[in-house]
Amino acid sequence: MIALLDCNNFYVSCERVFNPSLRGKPVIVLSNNDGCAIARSDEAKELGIKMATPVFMIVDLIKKHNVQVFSSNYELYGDMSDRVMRIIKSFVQVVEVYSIDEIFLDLSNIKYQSIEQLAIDLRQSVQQQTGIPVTVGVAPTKTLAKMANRFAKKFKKKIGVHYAATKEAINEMLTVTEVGDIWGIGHQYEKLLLLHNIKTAFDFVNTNEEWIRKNMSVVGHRMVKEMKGIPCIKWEQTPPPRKAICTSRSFGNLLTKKHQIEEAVAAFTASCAQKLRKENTVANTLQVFVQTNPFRHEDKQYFASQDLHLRVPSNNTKELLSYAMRGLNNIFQNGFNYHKAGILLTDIVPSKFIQLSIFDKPESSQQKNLMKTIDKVNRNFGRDTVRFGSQGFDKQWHLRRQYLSKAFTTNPNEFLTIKI
DNA sequence: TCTGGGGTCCTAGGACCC
DNA sequence: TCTGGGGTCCTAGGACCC
Repeated sequence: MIALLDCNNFYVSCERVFNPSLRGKPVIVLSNNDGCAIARSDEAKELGIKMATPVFMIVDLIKKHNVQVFSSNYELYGDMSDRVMRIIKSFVQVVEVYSIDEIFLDLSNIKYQSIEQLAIDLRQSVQQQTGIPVTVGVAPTKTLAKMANRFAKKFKKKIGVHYAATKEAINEMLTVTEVGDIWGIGHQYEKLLLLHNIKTAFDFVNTNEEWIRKNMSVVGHRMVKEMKGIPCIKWEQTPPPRKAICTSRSFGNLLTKKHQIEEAVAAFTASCAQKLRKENTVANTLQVFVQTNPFRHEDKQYFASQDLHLRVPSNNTKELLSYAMRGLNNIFQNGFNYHKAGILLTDIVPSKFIQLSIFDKPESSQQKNLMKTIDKVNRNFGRDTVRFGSQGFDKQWHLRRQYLSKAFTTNPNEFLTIKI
């Protein structure tokens, strides 16, 4: 049996832990740049606020119902996530952390009074020790566990646990699950399936597998098998090494000048390089891209990117910066309102595999130590304490984060003070 | 005024090779 | 007039996830 445990309305729940007056009120948390609502409390969902709705489209609703609004506070959410995961791991050893707010548990060798009791105890412990409400779904495969979780949220709100092991229980679940709510079915596939009168997960499972293979590739076929109780999705206890690392942002304001974009791209490069060093990997290819805002129909549009192959794979910020700046110089054109830029690193390999040609000098130990030191200072004293000149200081590209709560758990200056 | 960011996997089609 | 076949590798684009 596999369990999927996930935190309810995670970002909103984190805000509520440190601000109990938010309980019972509609609350939303916004994406970067305060652009869209990406987490909603139940009350906000009831008002009809959909996932990823742009804020400017719901300003009236927010005012009218006094919806509480927060910018994303990833420092806080990341730390709260660690706490939740630690508690789960103290109960179950074979786990796969799937996202910031979800974790799969392998219950096949678990010794406990009963699986249902375990689920109930997990839920209670997390609630008690972190204040975060969670839901648990248990079933024979990952896809079914996801479905059981959704089922619990919809029909078993009170206990927050659903256990679907028997054929009858699984069939009941399949029958009430809409096809668009299946894990792996997005907008396009939902449209296709509805067009063919396939409305529920039950319909889907009973569709001709040939047809599914042809119209939805092996991905669709795998989903069906999973729903028939045959596990097809790998268990990944330790996350596989990443194949790509990307840092990109929309700017807080539209930018027109090259030096402004250079600063942003330099900062993105530094961030990518740091991620590489953290994982002890190096990149062979760097892509830099810039684009205008596709929603501004009145603006001339421009999208451009360039791939640069590094002579020697690297994770050195200075080295990567020289490529990034060269690429940007090649694609930048005057006369556009730039809205977003980014750096994408690919062909990533472990740093110990660096292959030098006979003319290349290995990175000096001096450079290595410099990077190590920069990472350490920035870890201890906050991001960007030490940076390269090209990252600049005025940050014209800065994000909007108008409604940011505090780093309640990670910054000593922002700990909550309580009067007793 | 205002529409996120960071990933994965799969497939089709072109380039290239023998 | 007649113009192969089979394989690999790479890339772009599309689908999905949280």
